[in-house]
Amino acid sequence: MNYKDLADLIFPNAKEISYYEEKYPERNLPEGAIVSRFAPSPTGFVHIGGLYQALVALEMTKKTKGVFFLRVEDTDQKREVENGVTGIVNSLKDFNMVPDEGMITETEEIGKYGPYKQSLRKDIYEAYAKYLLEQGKAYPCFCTSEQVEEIRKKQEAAKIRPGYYGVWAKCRNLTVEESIEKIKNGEKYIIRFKSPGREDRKIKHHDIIKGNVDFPENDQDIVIIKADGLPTYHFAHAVDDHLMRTTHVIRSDEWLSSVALHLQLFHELGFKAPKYAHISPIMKNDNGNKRKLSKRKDPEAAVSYYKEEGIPVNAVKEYLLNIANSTFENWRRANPDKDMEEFDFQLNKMSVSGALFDMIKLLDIGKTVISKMTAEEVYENSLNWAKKYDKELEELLQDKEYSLKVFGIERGNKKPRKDISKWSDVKNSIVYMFDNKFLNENVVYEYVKINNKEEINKILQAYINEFFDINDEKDTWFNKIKDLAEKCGYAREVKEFKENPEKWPGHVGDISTVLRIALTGRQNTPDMYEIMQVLGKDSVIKRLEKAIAKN
RNA sequence: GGCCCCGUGGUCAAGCGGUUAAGACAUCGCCCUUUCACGGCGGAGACAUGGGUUCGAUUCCCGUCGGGGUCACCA
Repeated sequence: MNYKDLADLIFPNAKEISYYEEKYPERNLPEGAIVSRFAPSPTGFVHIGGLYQALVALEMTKKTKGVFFLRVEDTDQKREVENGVTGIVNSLKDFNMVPDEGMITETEEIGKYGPYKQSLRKDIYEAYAKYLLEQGKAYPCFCTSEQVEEIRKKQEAAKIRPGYYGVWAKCRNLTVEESIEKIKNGEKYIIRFKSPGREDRKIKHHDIIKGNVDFPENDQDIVIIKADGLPTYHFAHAVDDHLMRTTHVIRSDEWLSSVALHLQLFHELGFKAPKYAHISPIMKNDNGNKRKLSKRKDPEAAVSYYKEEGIPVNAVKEYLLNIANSTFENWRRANPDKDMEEFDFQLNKMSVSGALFDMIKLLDIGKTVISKMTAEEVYENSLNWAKKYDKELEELLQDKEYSLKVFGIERGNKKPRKDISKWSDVKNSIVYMFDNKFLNENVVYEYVKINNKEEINKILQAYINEFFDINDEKDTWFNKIKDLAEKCGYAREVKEFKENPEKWPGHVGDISTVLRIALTGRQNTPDMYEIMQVLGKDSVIKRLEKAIAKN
C-alpha cells in the first residue's frame, strides 16, 4: 500500500491535474499584461476597502491591457448570504467597474477560466488535493476540532507556538495502512497539507507595495480540504489563481503574513507563484486609535452608503485613487478635464500604512466633480438619485426644462458654483426656485439688518412699481437696485457707505438682502439676477407680493 | 505573547544624507463681491523618542514608545 492507494481511496473519481492544466492554458496576452481579480465572499455587502482593492486591480489591468475578473469565494457556507453575488455584481456596476470575466449574475458568468464561483470548483480542488496526497505532500487528519483545540491549550499552557505542526501534528506520521484502516472504519477526516517548512529558516519575499519582507518559513500543516469537502481559502487561492492564470494578487494586507504559506503551497503544487501587492486598509479614527472601517460601527464602510447619500460615483473613485496614489491630486490639478482613466496609476507608489478615511475631503472632491458637470448631467444624476431616495425631489424635477434652467445658474463658466457635494444636497439648494412649492408654503422671512415691516414693504413695493423690469441687462438691473437704494435713503455704493457710515442707515447691499429674502426666503443664494431671470417676471412679482402680504 | 508591517502638521501626503521640510483637505485672516458658494493672497501648524554612524541626519543602523496586522475545518 502506498500514497497512491490512499489518494485513490479518498478521491476515487478525481481527474488527473493535467486535464485542468490543459483546459486552462496560459493566457495569450501582450507582454507585461496584468491579470488580476476581485475575490470577495458573498457575505452580505461590499466594503469600501473591497471596492478600493478592486479599483486598484482594475486600474492595473486596464493600464496593461490585461484581464480583471470577479471570483466569488463562497467556501464558507455558514457565512453566506442570500443574493450575495448579485449584491457584489451590482455594487461594482454602480461604480462602473465591470470585470472582463467572472460572475455577472447570481448564477451566470462569462469567461473561459471558470467556474468563477468556488463552490462550483469542488472537483478541481479534489484533483489537486489528490495530486498532493499521491506524493505524500498531504494527508488525512482524523483529529476532531476538540482534539485540535486541546493541543492548542496545551501549547498555550506550555507557552509554545500554537498550531498543528511538527510533533504536534499527530496524524502527519500515520502510516498509509493506518490511515486507510481508519477511513474504512468510517472515521471522519479532513485533508491537511504536509508542510516541508522549518520555522527556524527565513524566506525572502518581495511585495510590490510593502517591499522586501522576511518571514519564518511556514511549518503549519494547514487544512486544505474541510469536513464539508470544500477547500480553505489558502488552498483555493493557490489552485484558482494558478488555473485562472492570475499574474498579480492584489489584496488587503491582512493576508501579508500568509504569504509564507501561500508561496510554499504554490511551490509544492508545482505552480509558478504570482506577484503579490498587499494593500493597506482604509482606517477610521476611533477615540484616538486607528482601526479598520467596520460594517457594524461605521455606515460609510459599506459601499451602499455612498449610493444612498448620493455621493457621486466619480468622487468616490477619485478619492480612492487619491489615497492610492497621492500623485493623482497633482495630476488632476494639471488635467482638470481629463478622464481619470488616463492617470498613470503606479502600484508601487501606494502607501505602506493605512490611511484614515476623510469624509470631508471626499465631499470636497464631490463638490468639484459636480461643479464640472453640465446642467443636463446634474439633472440626470439628481433625478436618478431622487427616484430611489427622495420622492419630493423627484416631483420637483418633473419639469425638466425649468429644472435645467435652475441647474444652469452660475454653471458652465470658468468659476462654476461649488455648493453641491452630493445628490442629497440638491433639494435643499434648489427647492425655493419652484413656485408650486414656494408660493404655497408658509415661508418664514428672516430679515436681518433692515427688519422694520413698513420699511421692507416700502422697499419691495417701490421695486415692483418703479424699478423691476425682467428685460433689463444685468448692469441696468443692478443700477436700478442702486436707484432703489438711493430713493429709500440708502447709500448707492457699499464703499461710500463704509467711508461715512453715519450718513445713511445702510447701503445697496442691505436693500439687496431684503429683495433676496423676499424672493427666496433665504439670506444666501446664488446670483440674484440669474435667479430672477430663471424665475421670470410673473414669479418675481408674485413672490415679492407674497412677502409684502406676509408682513 | 511570538512573528510581520508602519510612525513627517488635525487628515491625506512629497521629500529618502546638506531643502527656508512641497502640495491638497480642514482651520484662521485679508482681498474680490449686493449675500452665499467660487476664486486670489497670506497665517498658524509636522519629521514619535533615545542612542549611534557621519563633517552633517527627517532621511542609514539599533533600542524604546506608539499604532496596525496575523497566529481557525473564516475569508
